[in-house]
Amino acid sequence: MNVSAASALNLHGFTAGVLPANCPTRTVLDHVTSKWGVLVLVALSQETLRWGELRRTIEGISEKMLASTLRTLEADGLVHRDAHATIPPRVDYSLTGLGRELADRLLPLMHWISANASDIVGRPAE
Amino acid sequence: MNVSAASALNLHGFTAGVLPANCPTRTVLDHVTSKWGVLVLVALSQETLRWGELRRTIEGISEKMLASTLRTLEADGLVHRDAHATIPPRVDYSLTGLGRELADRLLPLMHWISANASDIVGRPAE
DNA sequence: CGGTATCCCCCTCGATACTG
DNA sequence: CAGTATCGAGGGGGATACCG
Repeated sequence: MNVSAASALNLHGFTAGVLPANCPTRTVLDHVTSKWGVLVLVALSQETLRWGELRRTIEGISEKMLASTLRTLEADGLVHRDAHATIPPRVDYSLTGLGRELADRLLPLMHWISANASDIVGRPAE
Repeated sequence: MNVSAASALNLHGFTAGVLPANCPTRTVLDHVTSKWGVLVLVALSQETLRWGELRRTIEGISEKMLASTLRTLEADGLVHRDAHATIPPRVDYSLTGLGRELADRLLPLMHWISANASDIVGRPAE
């Protein structure tokens, strides 16, 4: 292992060379990499969106999973919920400061995946 | 939406403001954000590891899930498998060029998560 | 050591229906 | 419009046993 590789794994709370199981990092990683977590964060990285806009932006998400994903991310302090007591009701979702920091790390990942996805999935079957 | 925000969503294959369902990007995202995908890629980002080392590094992973995750990532061309016909057998796993590019986007994310995880999970319960 | 095969539980997720 | 409630199927994933 060279020096830069060693420092790359010098993650806060990670023992050298081990990815521990009982660690808040695992929990957050599970929330973010839950089936819809990344997509919600990426969608909100562009702009504040209403519930219905979010649902249309993220094709294929069910109401139940959108609600549940938003609740988890809100409880984690990554997403801010702003409910207006109007008729019809209006609820805006946006990223918190923490959420924006996270999204800034997620966007390069998404860009790379979307640029390379066809090379990856399009490979000859086994 | 400002200009930088608009360009940020200018993802290859993504229609403006929409995250499409039937898209290779979703498939790759699912593979990477499968329960163990990120952890395997991060572990291998440090160095080539043998099966047993990988199993010990990623605490809590079962043999079945390690095998299954490695097979998926190998089929995606992200991980390289190098089997030596020795006794006892020895199998080395490493990242391919593609896998390294991906890991380079994953490491900043993991660093941020591990640095902020306790702030996130440690919030007061609802 | 480095796997594969099998069983089976649980939990995620989708569908549907309903409400403020 | 913006949700919540309930139900049920499916498969992700763990435990165990076995093989080259």
